[in-house]
Amino acid sequence: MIIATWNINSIKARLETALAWVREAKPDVLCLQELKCESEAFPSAAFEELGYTCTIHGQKTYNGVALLSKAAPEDVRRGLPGDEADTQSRYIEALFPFGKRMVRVASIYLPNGNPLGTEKFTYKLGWMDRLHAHAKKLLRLEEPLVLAGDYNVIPKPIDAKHPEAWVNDALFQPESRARFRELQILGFTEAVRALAGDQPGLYTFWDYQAGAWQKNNGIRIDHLLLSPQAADHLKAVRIDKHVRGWEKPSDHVPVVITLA
DNA sequence: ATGACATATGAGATATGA
Repeated sequence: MIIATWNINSIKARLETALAWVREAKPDVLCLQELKCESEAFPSAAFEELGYTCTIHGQKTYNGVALLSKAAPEDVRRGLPGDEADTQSRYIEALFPFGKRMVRVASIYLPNGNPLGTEKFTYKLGWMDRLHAHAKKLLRLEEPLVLAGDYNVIPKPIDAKHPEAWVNDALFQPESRARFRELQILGFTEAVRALAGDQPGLYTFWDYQAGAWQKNNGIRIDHLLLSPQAADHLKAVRIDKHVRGWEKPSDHVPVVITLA
């Protein structure tokens, strides 16, 4: 079973790019982030032609997450629990068939948090605390679970070409990184580092500006966290870096795992 | 270097991103 995550940076502006990659990679479940469109405006028909069901938690202009799947979803949850006043569409989860059992998959668009010293950073940390609480509850189900998405966290210096350039950025703050570690300490396995070890130069985002892609000036901020019951089945992981070189690319590329 | 790029909104300039 192939599960992927991809911050698409506007599904409407990137529809042909998204379709091309889905045709190429044929994921069973694709977690999308930054749709930048309302649920009703999501171009579902184009994906349905490829055999996918689109389960969407959209929002006008900003945010928006989706689960595209070959199988029908069950037990769909839209929105991260813990703050009824939070109107930002950054979380969707559902259950999908995985052999004779099921796997729960979440598509996560964690807040950026910049600039520091503002409510945006406070919101990021609060959102991470809510994610921690929800993840802890989900773990108690003792089922295969994959929390996939744009975490907007650079876990370690090895995850940036120029880590010193990020020391004043919300993505690389000790508070952000500690919360990402605390998630894993709950019992999650981070797919890329689990299989690639300390291999340097693994990035999932390259800024549009200043020739970042051409200089391979990237960061690794898109992650898949696996419950023990999912990690037991983790066979492969890859970062589809070549997609960043396509026409009209997102600034993020897909990260893909195989469970078997 | 509050800039470069890119997108959405809406029709010019601003907000957001990372």
